[in-house]
This record gives sequence, C-alpha cells and structure tokens, in this order.
Amino acid sequence: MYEIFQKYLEEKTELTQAESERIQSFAIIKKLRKRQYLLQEGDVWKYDAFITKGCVRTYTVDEKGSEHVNSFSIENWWTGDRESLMMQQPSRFNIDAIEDTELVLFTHENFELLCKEIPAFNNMVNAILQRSFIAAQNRIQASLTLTAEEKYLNFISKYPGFASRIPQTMIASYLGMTPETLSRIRKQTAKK
Amino acid sequence: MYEIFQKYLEEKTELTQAESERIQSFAIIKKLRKRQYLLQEGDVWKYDAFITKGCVRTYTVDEKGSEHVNSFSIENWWTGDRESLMMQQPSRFNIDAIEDTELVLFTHENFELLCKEIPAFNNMVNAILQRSFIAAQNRIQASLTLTAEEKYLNFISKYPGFASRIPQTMIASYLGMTPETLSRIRKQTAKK
DNA sequence: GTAAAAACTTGATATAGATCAAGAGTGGGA
DNA sequence: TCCCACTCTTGATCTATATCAAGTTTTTAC
Repeated sequence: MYEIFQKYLEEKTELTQAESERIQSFAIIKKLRKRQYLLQEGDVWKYDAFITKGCVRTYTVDEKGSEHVNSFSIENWWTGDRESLMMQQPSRFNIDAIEDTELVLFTHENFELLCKEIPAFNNMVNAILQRSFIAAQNRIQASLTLTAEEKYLNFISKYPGFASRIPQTMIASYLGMTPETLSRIRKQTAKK
Repeated sequence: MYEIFQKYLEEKTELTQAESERIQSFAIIKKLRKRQYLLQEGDVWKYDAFITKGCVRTYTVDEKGSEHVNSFSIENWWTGDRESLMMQQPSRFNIDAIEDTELVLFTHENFELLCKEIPAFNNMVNAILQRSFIAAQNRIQASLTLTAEEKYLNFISKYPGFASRIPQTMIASYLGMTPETLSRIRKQTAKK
C-alpha cells in the first residue's frame, strides 16, 4: 500500500533516494474496516494521515444526536483534525471509515521533522494546505449563495464519483440538508 | 504605518536586523478611502496584503445583484484572494474598504522571495495559513449546525468589536441571512 | 445645517426546506 | 436463502427564514 503514497510523492515533489527512504522510515501503515473509527470525539489527534485506499468521513454529533458531516476524504487525500493537532486539544470530530480503508500515518513530531529536514517536502505540504484553504473558502461561498438543488449539482460536478460510493444520508448532511430533501432533489433533477 | 506591521512581525517571529530590513524594502504602503476597492471582480489578485488600520470586506455579487460577504478583515489581519493569486486567474471576489484603511502590500513574487530567503518568515506564513484553514473549517461547521440566532451569537462572541464597526446588512450577509432576520434576532436577544 | 441617501426596524405574507410518518427497496450476516 | 437492519422514497404538514412593503433613524455630502 505504501507504493501509492510513494507515487503521490513522486508526482507532487522531487526527492532524492535518501529523502524518500527517510520518509518511508517514519510511515505507519494502518487499516480500517468499514465503520471503524480513526478518531473519536474527545481524543487528541496526533497524526498526519494520507489515504491510500478507501473513504473516510469527518463529522460531529450535536446534543440531539444528529450527525453533521464536515468532510469526506478518499484515496490520495489527507485527513485528520488540524485544530486538535495544532492546539493539542480534544477533538470535536469523529472520523470513521465509509469503506474498508488503508492509510499511511506519520506522528506529527516525525512529520514536522520531515518538513524541517526536507525543504521539498515542506513545500509540498504548504501547497496542500493552500489548496485545502481555497477549497474551504469555496465551500463557504457555496453555502452562502446556493440553493439546496444548486449545492447538490455543484457537489456532483466537483466530486464526480463520490455520489456513487457515499450513502445519500451522508451527502445530504455534508450539504447541510435533510436526506428527504436530497431525495426529492435527485428525483427532480433526474427528470430533466 | 509600517511600524504596525513591524510590531506584528516581532510578535510572530524572530528576525535579524538584516532580514527585517529586507522585508521592509519590499513593502508597499497603500491607503484606501471608505468604499474604495482593493480588488474588483475579474481582476487577477497579485499581492499579499496586511492591514495596519481599518477594515475591509471580501464579497461576491450574484446574477440578481445581491452581495454575499465572504469575510471581513481588520488591522493585524491579512486579506486578498488566494485562489486568484495561486491560480493566476480572474477573481470572483470584490474587496473594498468599510472604513478608511491602510495596508502593507507585497507583490507575490517578492513575498515568495522572502519566504525562500527567510525561513522564519516562511514558517510564520505557514502558521497563518494553518490558522486560516482552521477558522474556515469552523465556519463551515457553524453554517451546517447552527440556527440563525446561534450563528449571530457565535459571531459576536468570536469577534467582539466587529458588530459595532460593521453595518448590520453586511454582517447578515456574512452569516447567510437577510438583514431583516438579523434585525429581529437582535431585538429578541436584547430582551434577554 | 439641511436634504438626500443609506441603514435599520417592523409588520404581513410567502416559501424552501424541515419534520413526521409510513412504505419500499437493498444488502450483509447467520 | 432468508431476515433484520438500514437506506431511500414519498406524502402531509409545519416552521424558520425570506420576501415585500412601508416607516423611522442615521449617515453622508454639499
């Protein structure tokens, strides 16, 4: 499974053989079965995590017990709770596997060490953060300006393939609407 | 005005005299009068911009002509459109001054040069980006989970002082509700 | 200082989407 | 293979918030 991460690194950055090996030496492989937690509310998140296979969701649970999906992450993406990681504080989020999933983990100390030792790696990490921030901004913009139907259409055009692997209930939650509303929207748009 | 940015740098990072001077040598001071644009939709954003005084808003305008406020930035914060900057593409956003405002600008080439030359500066920039990302995540979470009233209360507790300098219409837009709704909420909560 | 333009408030009404409820598929585990 | 649990659909009703409209207050510009 590590090869997938290796390939990702090769695409995103230029590393010497020695640097590659240094990175690999810190990698922890982890497998999750469907429904298994990667992070549970109240725990402190301590890793940088890359998904090589599968799909994971990040969500909160409110006082009424309803779940609110914050994000989905699939293979070739990163996951985790940056706030908990940076502030060293208990997470408000849960992360669990939607499918059987495989990850490459780095403890944050090791990850920071790699960032310090390997400038190219550091640059890659910053570029990812930039893109994550831009994506978050766009999501905020969408939530402010779009109707429920537009949000759904925007979602499937931006993330084709997600709709087929992720239960509708979770997509509805991610988009900030009820499953019933999403079901009706799908019926509507199917007609057209 | 540059002293304010200088002070910010001293608080956030450790720089040698030479590094400080290098940074200052690239700084462009810019003043905006109330309502003046810093960035207009369709233009490509080319700077990294720090506010030393005043307040600025970032917003889009939809087909119907209504404005949607994406963010406010005040003194000691950064502003700009990262997506336009990174992708070198025309911006969807407008940025204009809510008050008379003063900024320190760096062209992005110079800014990147500084990041390369001065590791401490680069680290500071990355730390800011981390925090921006976390803030964006929290805003998404709030928009998914909170009612209009909760969004407002969350806003004023998170950004005390903003409510008194920013017109309510703009705050309403930022929170994703109409000015009428915000007005009623304020009346409600004033009672309690 | 005054007039015009914004910004804010308040009320009446409309509506997108939520909630509640019940039935229809669907899939994974014994 | 069957069944239980879960997901999805559909309908009826409800509600938070939007929209429309008019008046009031505050700010801006000359």
